[in-house]
Amino acid sequence: MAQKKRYWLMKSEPGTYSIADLKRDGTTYWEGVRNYQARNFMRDDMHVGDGVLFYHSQMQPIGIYGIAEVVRTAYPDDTAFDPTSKYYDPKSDPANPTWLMVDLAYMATFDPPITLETLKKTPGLETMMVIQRGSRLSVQPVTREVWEIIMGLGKPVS
DNA sequence: GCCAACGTTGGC
DNA sequence: GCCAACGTTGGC
Repeated sequence: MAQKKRYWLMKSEPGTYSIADLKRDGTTYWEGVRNYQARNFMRDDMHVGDGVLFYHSQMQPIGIYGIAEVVRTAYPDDTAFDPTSKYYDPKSDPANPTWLMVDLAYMATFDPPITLETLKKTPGLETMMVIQRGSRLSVQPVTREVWEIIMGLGKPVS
């Protein structure tokens, strides 16, 4: 039986990795998560086929720029073992890796993006983590209801 | 550029 | 185990 599809919001700074980069690459590995709660979501709850809202912080306008899909479940993030990587973590033991990543595939782009401002004023989205002040979690679960409301707010173009 | 919110670290 | 100090995130 197929795993029930879940939904996520994943944040990136466009200067680090943008929706355009994902469109160009087709698939990518989501390295660099260095927060335990975010890691636990990826490790415990993320499955192949899950939907991902691709969110950009640190740009104008802030918001959801596209959709991706999980294509590989969590596996060790080897950038943690690379001293030259900005994600290097000397405390992570290669024999028992602390940090994990997943692979994502490009699905679509929202043009225009669905802005944070729009999310904040759309009924039904009040519980979204990303609109709460001080919400820094880079991997957040999203309910199916929220996902469907957001799909109705923009036109995903591949 | 500022600064509030948050997670992590480390002294005790 | 507590909690102050610190570094980072991210909206403004």
